[in-house]
Amino acid sequence: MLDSVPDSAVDPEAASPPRIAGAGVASLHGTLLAQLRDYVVEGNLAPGARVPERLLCERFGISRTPLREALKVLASEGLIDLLPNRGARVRQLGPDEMVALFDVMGGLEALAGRLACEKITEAGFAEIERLHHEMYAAYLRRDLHGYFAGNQAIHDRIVEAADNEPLRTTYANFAGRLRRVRYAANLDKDRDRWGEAMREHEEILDALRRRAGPELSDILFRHLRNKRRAAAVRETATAGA
Amino acid sequence: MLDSVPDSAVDPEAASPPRIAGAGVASLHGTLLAQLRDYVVEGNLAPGARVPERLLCERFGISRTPLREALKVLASEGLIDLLPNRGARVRQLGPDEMVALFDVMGGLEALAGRLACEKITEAGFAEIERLHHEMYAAYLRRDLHGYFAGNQAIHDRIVEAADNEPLRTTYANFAGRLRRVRYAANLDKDRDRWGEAMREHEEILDALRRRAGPELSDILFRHLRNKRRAAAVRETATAGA
DNA sequence: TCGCGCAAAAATGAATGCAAATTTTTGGTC
DNA sequence: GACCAAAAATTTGCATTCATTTTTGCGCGA
Repeated sequence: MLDSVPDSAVDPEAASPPRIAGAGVASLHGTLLAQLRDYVVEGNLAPGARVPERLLCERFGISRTPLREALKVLASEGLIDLLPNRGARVRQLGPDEMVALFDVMGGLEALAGRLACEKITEAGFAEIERLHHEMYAAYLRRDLHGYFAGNQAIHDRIVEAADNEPLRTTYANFAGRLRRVRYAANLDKDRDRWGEAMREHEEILDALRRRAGPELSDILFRHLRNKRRAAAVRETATAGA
Repeated sequence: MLDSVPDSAVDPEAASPPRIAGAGVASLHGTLLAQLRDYVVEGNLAPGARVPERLLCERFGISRTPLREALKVLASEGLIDLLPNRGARVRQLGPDEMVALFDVMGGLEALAGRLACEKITEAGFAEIERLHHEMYAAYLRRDLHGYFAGNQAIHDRIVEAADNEPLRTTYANFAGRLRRVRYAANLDKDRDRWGEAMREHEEILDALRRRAGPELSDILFRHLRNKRRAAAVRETATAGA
């Protein structure tokens, strides 16, 4: 078989792999992949709609081979479905799938919180604290957009503070899958949930300040559970733009 | 018909009936992907070694196009690295990467335990209890192989009981990435760790019996942490077989 | 009018071909 | 004998081409 690989014994090239290929490779294929992923995540295609190979080829100025490679990757990421001999479809989330994805997000955030408590620096915490106060200000003035921006920034910083590359990648993947779920509108009407979320964030900041890993982990999971409960169970169905 | 296919290559009856896609792929591409993934995970290629396209094409009796598609997917799964213009390499885990992967595994198991407490049936629990006693018996008679088999079966059942498809997939992915890390030998020498692991499993079963989700979650994460500590920080470097 | 069947057209999946880049080999120089 | 440069050979990346499947369009008959 393949046992005739004598160079592996010497392995001169394995000694110098300074490349950090973990998340994104900077090659042409990586570029196209990122572009196409954004194109899907941003909602340029309707959920359940066919992914038109030909059109996308013209759109990105490439042939079908690299495009199909990217589609296979996107399918493995759960963004699209590949039906044998029937092409690719934008994955459409049913209620059950959405619940499952939210739970995994909760587990990942819980993990991130725990690790962050172990690794975060004082400066890193100060930055999160600052974002928290910004978000609180947005909450007070009923600035939904500002609140959500701050909220997402805080959660991203916690994942960053966890300093774990596979976690970062996996988290980004699930966040992308759930990006199309809209819940802002609901929060707008559900004033109670908004206040509750704000209180939960107070707890989050407090636990993080005390570096209470397991406690923060639990708070974050429940936080995501509540977020899910408040979320609309319906994806955005609009395609264009 | 195909004009010039190597006689020994193709095995048409290997084509399985068209399963519903849902989440997993069931086509020819899916078959090849699973085969290639197993081929890599099983350790047929040395870590850091080149993945020879040509040879694998002959090995699986296909052309380069589907093989390269599969390689792209494997790269997105973190099993191999893709270096621009320089081919694919089997990903080699450094100590830091191994630690990071173990932590994510811990987070996933913690999540699985929490969800399992919510969803597991009495029959499901009874099955895990049975496996636990089997494992304990193996522990008593110092049957390392039997112990590990039972251990893995229990953890798999917990993930199954969580009844969350994305979690299952992600868990399988990380388990595959860590498959090459060998720690059995260490456990054999570290009698203390073995007893400690057994005690932790008692706690796991107890928490699961009481459906104490957050508690089980915490136990499982710490269990994985301890497992990591006992693990060899070195991958198996052998290629063949 | 509606359904059925058949043929044309489009799309998918995979193989082959070709240019660019890399690795290896060869030859020359100090 | 070691080191460096240039050319050959291999490999990679992508485009193009081919066979098969699916979908569409249309005519026919009940």
